Amino acid sequence: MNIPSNTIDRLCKIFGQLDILGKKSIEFVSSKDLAIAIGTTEYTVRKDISLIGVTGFTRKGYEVVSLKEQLGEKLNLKTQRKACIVGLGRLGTALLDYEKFKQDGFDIVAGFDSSINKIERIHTSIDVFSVAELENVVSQCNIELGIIAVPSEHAQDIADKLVRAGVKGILNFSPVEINVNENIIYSRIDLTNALRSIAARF
Amino acid sequence: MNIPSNTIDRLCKIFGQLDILGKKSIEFVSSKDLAIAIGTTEYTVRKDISLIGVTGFTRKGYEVVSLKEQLGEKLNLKTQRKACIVGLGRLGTALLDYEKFKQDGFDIVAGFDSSINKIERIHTSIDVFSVAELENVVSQCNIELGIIAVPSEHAQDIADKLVRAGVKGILNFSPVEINVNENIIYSRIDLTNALRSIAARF
DNA sequence: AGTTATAAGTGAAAAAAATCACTAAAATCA
DNA sequence: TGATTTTAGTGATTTTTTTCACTTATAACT
Ligand SMILES: NC(=O)c1ccc[n+]([C@@H]2O[C@H](COP(=O)([O-])OP(=O)(O)OC[C@H]3O[C@@H](n4cnc5c(N)ncnc54)[C@H](O)[C@@H]3O)[C@@H](O)[C@H]2O)c1
Ligand SMILES: NC(=O)c1ccc[n+]([C@@H]2O[C@H](COP(=O)([O-])OP(=O)(O)OC[C@H]3O[C@@H](n4cnc5c(N)ncnc54)[C@H](O)[C@@H]3O)[C@@H](O)[C@H]2O)c1
Repeated sequence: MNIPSNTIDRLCKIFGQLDILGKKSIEFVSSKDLAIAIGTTEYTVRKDISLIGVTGFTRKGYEVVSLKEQLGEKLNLKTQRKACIVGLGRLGTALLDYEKFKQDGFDIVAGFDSSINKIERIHTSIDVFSVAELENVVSQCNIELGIIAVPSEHAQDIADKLVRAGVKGILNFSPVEINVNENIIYSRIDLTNALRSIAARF
Repeated sequence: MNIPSNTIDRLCKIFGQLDILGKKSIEFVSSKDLAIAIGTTEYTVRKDISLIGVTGFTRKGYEVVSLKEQLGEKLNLKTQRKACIVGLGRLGTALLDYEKFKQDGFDIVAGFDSSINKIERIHTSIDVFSVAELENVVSQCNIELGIIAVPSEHAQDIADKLVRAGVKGILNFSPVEINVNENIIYSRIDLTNALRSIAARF
């Protein structure tokens, strides 16, 4: 049985919340509390969790550790995944240095930029390369995820390079949609649009 | 008649695309091309546009300028809106200096941080203040939108301050959900979760 | 031990969203 | 001019998603 798309997204959020609860040594959590934490309803949480076949305990809720474990299994979130960032400008460098990604299972192992100048000046513990080396480095290191933070006019070109190098997924921060082969998992975060979506509801 | 939530989000994307097309002096655009640009189907685009009562032209598509104009009207996107950023760390400063926000109608007029040190060292054309001044500045300047880029443990506190100061909307980049009065338009972008949502589909 | 309250599980219903199938209009082409 | 093609408009249908209503289990309390 295949899991609906919205459910996958919510389960990912639940996974994140379980991680937080686990660190606080909280043993059980109710569908209600999960609902509040991820911004949905208790019904939806229960439906979502039932969909992956996990059951909770009456009057106690779901066991945090075990639910997280099983979600990790079903959602492919158990193994650390290698990622890279292309475009080391303001946004790219902010992302590059964000340690939490690693704690959460995403290991940023490389950064790329077209400006040699920038590459030389950046100081970070992560290896940075010229974009000319992208295909080599990405395929050599088995990087699975590419994060695009280049100006929009170069986004498509970078996406093509990433795909040729063998990434499985792409997250695009540039404000244009790009085309990728349909076996690549692709998603875009458009911050201007996020602001517009808020303003449109004023 | 009230517009469905998904439709609002898509119309915002369409608005952004129309802006791009307008700058290229493209006069007409088909539902098909809009669909490709925003990642949906032509049926959905037509339904969405029909919902706001705009009509296109057979065999030509929609008139770019006029559709954008009418969307701007319906979606409240015609007036420049003032925004501020709280938390001038890596992410906050990246956002602070992103000129495109202004071009797109979001005028970042202030930045706030709790570290006096940071405030003094930052060099940007935008006014930066101590977070102690937040409520004063935000209400004085009639800032409508607050962008939260502080560590998660302070997110709720900052949200409360923003609400007290009178913002209408909040965009939260911290990885925890916060509670705001339901008349505040609230949305959260969780980058870790965005990566998880991709990995879960591998 | 019995009662009560809490919380999951779940089929059914409702609501929302997307898609389809068809119509109509108009530009283009032969 | 007439045929063809393209594209919007739209009611109907289908699919998806969410919510509801009710059942069941069990922890906690008296
Ligand atoms: N800064 C923000 O807050 C922000 C917000 C929303 C969206 N974005 C988007 O994110 C992207 C990056 O934004 P930014 O503000 O960091 O821009 P920036 O100009 O600061 O950085 C862009 C970087 O990309 C590099 N680059 C250019 N072409 C390249 C190529 N072909 N290959 C590799 N690197 C290349 C540049 O050298 C530069 O370092 C843009 O698409 C922007 O629209 C940024
Ligand atoms: N950097 C990233 O790429 C990234 C990615 C995803 C999410 N985030 C989230 O965005 C937020 C900011 O991340 P960052 O990497 O920029 O962190 P950062 O530590 O670089 O910056 C945080 C800033 O907030 C300021 N601050 C702390 N408490 C404050 C308060 N009460 N009021 C005002 N300012 C305060 C600090 O002085 C600092 O300048 C965090 O919640 C983080 O989890 C960041």
